[in-house]
Amino acid sequence: MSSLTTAASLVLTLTEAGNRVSRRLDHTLAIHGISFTEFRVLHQLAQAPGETLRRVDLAEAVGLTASGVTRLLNPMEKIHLVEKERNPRDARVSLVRLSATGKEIYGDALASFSQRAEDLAVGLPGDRMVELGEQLNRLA
Amino acid sequence: MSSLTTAASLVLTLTEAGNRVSRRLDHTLAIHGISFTEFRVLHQLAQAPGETLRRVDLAEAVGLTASGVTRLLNPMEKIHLVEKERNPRDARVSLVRLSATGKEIYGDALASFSQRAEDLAVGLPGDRMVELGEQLNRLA
DNA sequence: GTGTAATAATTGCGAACTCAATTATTAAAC
DNA sequence: GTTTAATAATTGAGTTCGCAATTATTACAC
Repeated sequence: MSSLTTAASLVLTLTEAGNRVSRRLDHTLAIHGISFTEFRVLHQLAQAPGETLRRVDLAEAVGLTASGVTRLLNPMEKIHLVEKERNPRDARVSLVRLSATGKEIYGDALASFSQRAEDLAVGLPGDRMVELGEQLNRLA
Repeated sequence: MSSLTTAASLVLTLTEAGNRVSRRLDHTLAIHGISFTEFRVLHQLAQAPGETLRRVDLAEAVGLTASGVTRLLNPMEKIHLVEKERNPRDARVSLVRLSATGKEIYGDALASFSQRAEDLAVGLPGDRMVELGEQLNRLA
């Protein structure tokens, strides 16, 4: 029926699953007033040393372009989820830091997110999940 | 370091890998003048009986909303990749069929796509790929 | 030190979507 | 046989990006 190689088939499955899951999480996080992409930004900042990152590094971490990050952060600054900060050593870079408000929202959203993720992953044994994650990282 | 459950971590990895891979394939397919999403549409039609599908079913298959499908198909009809057809039994549904041109473009694009997919999946043993695909389908 | 290249961020423009509401048609209830 | 509900597709309005070009700043070569 399908004239696809195994790799081709896998890539299609991956992107479809990714889209599906993203949309579901967007809906889940809407309760907290943030999108799934915004959640990922908050998460990366929360993990970063000093809760601060350069825009390029943030872009790489969440899988966006630098342009996309600029546009995404603008509204997030306005509602004070993150704060802009300049780097005294290099005037080209502008750092982004998680604010107190952002930290709070992140904590709340994380609970919803984790719960939903568990639901989505039901049916996969825990050890499989770890292996699955490792293999996904090896893709691309 | 990361205060995430295994499932939460997996979901993040999945969506990031999905975004990354989608963007790469978009670039690869640009040579043929189509986006990755358009390729997926052509692929689903090529596999369908009579190379024809209803719009809702196509939406489900490629992971878009019905609205998204309408907007996506408009330009594809204009350049004659697909053809619109009405269902004599039910005037609500409008069927989409792969055209001869569409079939040709699909064949060319499929070669590029498969090649790129192989490159992306290098480092994963073939039997792992099959298992990985099955597990991804169980998500969501 | 001056000119050239590299790096960081932003902006103009457009493309690709989503959601909510709308239109058209068919099915179901009674 | 009418209402009422369900289904299929489209449209209006808005969001979220990407790419290419631009601006600003730093590093490098010589």
